[in-house]
Amino acid sequence: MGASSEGQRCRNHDDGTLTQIKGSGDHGAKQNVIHLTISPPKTSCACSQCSLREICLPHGLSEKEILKLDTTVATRRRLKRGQHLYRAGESFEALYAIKTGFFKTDTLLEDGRDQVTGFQMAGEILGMDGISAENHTCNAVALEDSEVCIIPFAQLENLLREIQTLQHHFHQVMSREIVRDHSIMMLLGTMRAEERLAAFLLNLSQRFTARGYSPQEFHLRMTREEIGSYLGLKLETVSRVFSRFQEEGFISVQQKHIRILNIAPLKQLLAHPQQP
Amino acid sequence: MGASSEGQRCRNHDDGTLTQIKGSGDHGAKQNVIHLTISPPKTSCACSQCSLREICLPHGLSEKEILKLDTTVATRRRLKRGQHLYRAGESFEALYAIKTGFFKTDTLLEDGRDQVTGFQMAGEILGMDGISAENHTCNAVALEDSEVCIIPFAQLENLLREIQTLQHHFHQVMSREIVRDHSIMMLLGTMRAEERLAAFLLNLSQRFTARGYSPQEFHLRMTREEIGSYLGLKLETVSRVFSRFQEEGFISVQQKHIRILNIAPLKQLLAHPQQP
DNA sequence: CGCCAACTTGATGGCTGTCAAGTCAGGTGG
DNA sequence: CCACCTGACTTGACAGCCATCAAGTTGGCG
Repeated sequence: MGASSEGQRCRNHDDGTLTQIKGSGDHGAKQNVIHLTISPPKTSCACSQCSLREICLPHGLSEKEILKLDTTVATRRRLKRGQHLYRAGESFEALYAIKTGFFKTDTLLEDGRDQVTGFQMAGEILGMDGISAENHTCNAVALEDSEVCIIPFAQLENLLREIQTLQHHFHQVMSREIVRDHSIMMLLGTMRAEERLAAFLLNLSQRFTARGYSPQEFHLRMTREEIGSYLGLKLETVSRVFSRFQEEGFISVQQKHIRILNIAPLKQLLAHPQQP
Repeated sequence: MGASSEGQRCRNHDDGTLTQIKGSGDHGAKQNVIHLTISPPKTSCACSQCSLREICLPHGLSEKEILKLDTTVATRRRLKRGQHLYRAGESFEALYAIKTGFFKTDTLLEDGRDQVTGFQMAGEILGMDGISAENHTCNAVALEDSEVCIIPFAQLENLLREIQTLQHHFHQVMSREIVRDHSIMMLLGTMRAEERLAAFLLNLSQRFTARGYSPQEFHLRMTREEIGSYLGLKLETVSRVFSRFQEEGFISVQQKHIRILNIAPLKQLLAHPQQP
């Protein structure tokens, strides 16, 4: 909507607070940046060596092509939990591929309200919102200690003109982001609280599975408030629905540790519009 | 909320019915396709001659570059009100630039629920959701008699590798779609009904203005139900809020004819999170 | 002129937000 | 090592916004 210019003050505060909770906040962030400048951890930074190469940007490339990509994606950045990878308003220079860790992105409204627009994990690309206006329109925050590969965008565009496979795949990655957003709009526009949480859990489970983790058991990196923000619910509602799911025997919840005990009823929640 | 009790079939019906109302439905669509095959209306189909070239794909291109684009974007397609430009599941071949007219896109959930994901007008690009999976994930329907320029995607990618300016601009167009989706997620996740409608009206006004139409006065091409679907509301709520806005003197509503009488309070609705 | 879809408006109810209190877990400092 | 403190979470009571159900009006079209 037209309502997109991000605001001035209030929410920055909220966000800052959250940041301080999760890690050491901005202070930590700056320390780390300084540390990086002193000794950049360029440890084994090649796509060609990366275990994620089939679910990340290099998907489908030949050996020769991946080696070309290596020259563009040459540096990494480490982030501690709570650090910002980028902030709304900062100039856009690069995309980031998540090597390890877990992120959230959120956008701000003028009046201070904000919303989590996504949770990202290994192999996913961050920063595509920044291409349109040459600066970022949302914040990206590490929800656990993380490492990202820096993909300078101007160089990437050069490479896309050379490597057709990469070009097409990059377009697919951007398109997938659009499709993903549509499904969240669907969730926000038509689903009830239980359905939203079920969809959320199933989505996480599926993405963890794709990365070799257990489909039934995982650790939530985000707070109830962040889940609620993402799903258009209040944290109390998230908590209540988790409790209800537990009472029904669908899942077991211990703080941030989730175990899916019976996946069928969760899926059914999404298949049926309502109980009648 | 999730109380969208329209089950697996009702909604498909609604959609079909709507189609038939607005134009001549599928029947008409097929007739038109046939007609196109017999005498393709390739009337003046050059980006270089198009009045929309600055807000559409050719934005920022040199004369020479636009002429190259002309060879790729060589055909148009006319659609009557209610006709589908494409449907979810159809194989993806091309993007479409709207030359004239007005569209909606909507996605379906397995259980039959659907949601309008956007309204598109002249100069905007349709079909980018299809890139990721090689087939469309949503329906695009003309809400008035319309004309689109067909942009075969494989050819476009070839061109993007030749013309750096075009490449960058195309990435910006895709990114803008992502940013737009984020602001709708924001709307759906955090705004109340009045705020949603205000944002909706202001957004339409702004986009009409950018196309040389009146900022204060315009004709809604979509039904209350489609507006509601887009904004995550029921049609009755849309109607009630329109009435409330009219009582307050913000707008005048006569069916689909909207006149904005006092824009300030509409903007204020978006600036203030709440009444306290 | 009659039909039908689109729309408006009213009455009612339910889902989820709000407010409030209390519990739990992890980290810090004595 | 333990007590304490803080933030995250849970749970309850209540209320409000919007959905639902229902009836009636309007406007376009055959």
